[in-house]
Amino acid sequence: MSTSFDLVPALDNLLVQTASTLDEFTDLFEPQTRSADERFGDFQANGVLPFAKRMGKNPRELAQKLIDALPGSDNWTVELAGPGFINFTLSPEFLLKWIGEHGPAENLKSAAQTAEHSKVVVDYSSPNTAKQMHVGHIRSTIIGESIARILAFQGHEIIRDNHLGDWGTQFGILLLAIKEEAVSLDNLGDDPIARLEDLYRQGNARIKEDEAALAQARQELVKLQDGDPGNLQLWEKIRDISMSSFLNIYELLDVRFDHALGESFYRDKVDDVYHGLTRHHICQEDDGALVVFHPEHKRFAKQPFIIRKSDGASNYATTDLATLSYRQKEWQAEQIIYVTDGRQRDHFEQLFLTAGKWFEAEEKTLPKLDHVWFGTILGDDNKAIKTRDGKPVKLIDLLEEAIKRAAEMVRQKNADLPQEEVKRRAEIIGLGAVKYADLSQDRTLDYVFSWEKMLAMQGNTAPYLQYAVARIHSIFRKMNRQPTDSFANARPPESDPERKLSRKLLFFPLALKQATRELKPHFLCTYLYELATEFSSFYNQEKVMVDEEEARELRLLLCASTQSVLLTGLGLLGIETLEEM
RNA sequence: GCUCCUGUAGUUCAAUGGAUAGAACAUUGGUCUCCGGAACCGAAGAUCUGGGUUCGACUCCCAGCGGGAGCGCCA
Repeated sequence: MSTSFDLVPALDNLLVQTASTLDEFTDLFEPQTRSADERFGDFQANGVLPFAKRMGKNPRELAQKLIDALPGSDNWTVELAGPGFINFTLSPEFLLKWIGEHGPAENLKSAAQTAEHSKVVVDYSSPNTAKQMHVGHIRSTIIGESIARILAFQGHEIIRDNHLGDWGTQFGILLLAIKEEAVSLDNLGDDPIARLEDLYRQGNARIKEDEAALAQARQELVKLQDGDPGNLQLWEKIRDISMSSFLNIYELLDVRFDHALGESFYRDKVDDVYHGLTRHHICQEDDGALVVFHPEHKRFAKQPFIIRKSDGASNYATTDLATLSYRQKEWQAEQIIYVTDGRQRDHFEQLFLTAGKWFEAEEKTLPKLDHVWFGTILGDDNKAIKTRDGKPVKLIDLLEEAIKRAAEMVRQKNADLPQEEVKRRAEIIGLGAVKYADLSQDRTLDYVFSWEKMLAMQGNTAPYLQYAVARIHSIFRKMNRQPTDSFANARPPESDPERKLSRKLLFFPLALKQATRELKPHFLCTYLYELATEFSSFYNQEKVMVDEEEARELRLLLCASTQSVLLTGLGLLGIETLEEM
């Protein structure tokens, strides 16, 4: 008989089944099984307490009845504790069995497959063309990529779409600046994207001080949107310059999109939005603009969703509606996940409400819509980092600095490593550190950008996790064994370190589930860090290379499984590992 | 003005209403002839304030104080 990958539903089931045979319980009983503090056991079920309360019964008595009725098992011991907790402690034999079955990487993946696979569009990164990405742009890219990987791992079909901001007001401003300065886009110097950004900044300053310039910027935008060949040509060049700068960063971050259908792609599709919403009386004219109100909503009854500006131009509400419609129609998307800054929450709430009404009126299936929002990266002044006026740290500079610092450490530890290899390792370590720094905290929190935080390599960081992986590789190398070997002669875990590491391995499915349910990768980070800590502690206390075969095989099995969970988990975060570092 | 988010050791973070709030950095004391010190073991240190709900509250509710965001033609 094989063991369940995720023991929580298994134990939940067992408890519900057993409760159904007892008169004292009804189907209102929910076991609420969860992982337990190691002082009390491996899993605990708390559900008897609220149930007993509801039924006006003594929780301890009720819990004891349930425990007495549980079928006997060699897999665990059960005991009543505290006011009515039911604690399960897994037997060493069971721990060994679970690890043997689920530990190898392929088994982790096959066990993690969900029953139903759906088609999910993940909309992330989405930088604006004509500006370079600064450190504030890292979150969408990294969080989005991790979420895409987490869902793909469980069998969902993922479409990664980079919804570039390539059709907004910024082009009016930029075109104005290009024309006023008579700049040639073929000759922008060594750092064309930086030059474009300077021009944009100049243009922005111009329109603030001069109304005529503002009017002209609007004109340039309208000309572009009307298909003026000159402006269109400039726009294409701007787009190319921007994309090559983005691709540079995506390559470093190991992020690849299936599509980069920016706002411009939808420019001929916005009329359908106007028609659809007008035909179904979802929108109305207001002060010359076309807007949507949601009378049933406390805020959006009065706060409009503007889908066409009074000058006739579309805006991001329009393209987002067109985009949503396209993804449903052309890709049969069943779910769409938008990864953006939390300041856009109102926008997405309005978008989802509007799309809901539109789709319902047209009798189309609305995909499940999720706005995965994250906190803002702040500057030292506690204000959001902005391109418009200041000069924030460029994302590429952050990444390069991370690689540089990691390279110094690699060189320090391996004096005669070839330059190529130093670079390879430094990229994996430095970029891993940056990614982990962002992913390891709850995405909804704002944080102040700091080099120290982003580039830390000690403590709760990616290099610490990578180090554990490298150490495990080293053990197998020294013993001339492979993590994929079979460890059939392993004995069950006995010692404290063996046991603690074993139980930690069993919690991987719980962390994965939580990260998936809340679309928050930091749950996975926390788990992986705890696992690595448990491993480091084990490593310090128990020697793996011992003569006694059964102990050695168990410890090798623990190493192999730890490594496969770490590799798998870090992979879901978009973080690579090394055999040596 | 309306709405939303947020307040946890010195600092940066964690904790599906559950048992003694968990880490990292910094401070500090140890471990080193070790299968890799990017490590391990220890010490000290925290839930903004006041009410309420609950068997049980960092978590939920109310009020206050502090920080931040959004709110008609930016995305």
